[in-house]
Amino acid sequence: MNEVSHASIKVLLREAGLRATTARISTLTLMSRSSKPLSHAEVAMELESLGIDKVTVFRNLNDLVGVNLLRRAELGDHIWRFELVNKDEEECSPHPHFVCVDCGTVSCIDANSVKDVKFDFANHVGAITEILFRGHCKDC
Amino acid sequence: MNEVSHASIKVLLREAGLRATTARISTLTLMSRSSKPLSHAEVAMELESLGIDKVTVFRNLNDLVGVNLLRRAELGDHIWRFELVNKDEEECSPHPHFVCVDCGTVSCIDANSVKDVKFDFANHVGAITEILFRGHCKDC
DNA sequence: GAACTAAATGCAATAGAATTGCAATAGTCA
DNA sequence: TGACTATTGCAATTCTATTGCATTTAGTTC
Repeated sequence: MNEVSHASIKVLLREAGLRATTARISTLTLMSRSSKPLSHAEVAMELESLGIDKVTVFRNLNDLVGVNLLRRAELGDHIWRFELVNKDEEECSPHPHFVCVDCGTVSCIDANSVKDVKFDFANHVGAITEILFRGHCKDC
Repeated sequence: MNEVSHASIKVLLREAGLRATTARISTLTLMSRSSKPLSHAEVAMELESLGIDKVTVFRNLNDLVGVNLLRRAELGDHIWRFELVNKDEEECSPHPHFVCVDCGTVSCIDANSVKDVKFDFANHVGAITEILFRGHCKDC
């Protein structure tokens, strides 16, 4: 939950060199309200009621990834998911995700929880860029 | 790398409860000759010259994953890649994997390394059945 | 505030991975 | 060998994601 004001979203976009269009503002607002990564389809469905085209959503999501306002993740089910990049997050350090193999629900995991593990492995296998947990969530 | 004889491949298939069809034998032979994970498309193209249909390859690859003769990995480019599961690996209990997003190599990680982490999360998000690390391996 | 220009959008069409239904075929077992 | 059933091939489909192009709009300038 990082709800960001309409005005500050405009500033974010302009600073990133992108025009502050209603489609982009709506997209970022939606993303900032979400506590979990959203798929192309989920965002598109949500913004459809505002008269925003699916393709525009696709393009905007990718554009926003391009300027580091969003992060794109592949969580093992062949669906791109997008989430807001926290500005206060140290240098866009991604956090682990948990995917329920039954219902597909995605949740974020605190990066600190796996800090030590990550560090340990870095010296063994290489540089770790993403951590993914899968299993059955509490509701399934 | 792990070239396996025609005869032993038949045995592997039968033991797994699958019929030893030419399509499956060809698939496993190809996989055992490959030093890196292969995509659906790559395997299909290779076996096309033998008159084996693309869809059959798709189905067989998935079937072989189902009986643990192959492993399916997603490197982050939305293309499933398959690689042979080493016989000596399948003995041990499920363990985390590390996937190099550059070369596609999948390596196994000692389950004990993440035991605590796994246990911690179990109470938060649910039951974890699979752990996947992605990154750049030492050779890339 | 009106006019201008490049960026952004909407719509239709397309690419490509992966899946499904069904009739025909081929392993396996007795 | 013969019968039973898993497997295959083909066509069609689903679904994610992308592209081309004419139209619209944000941001700038006067």
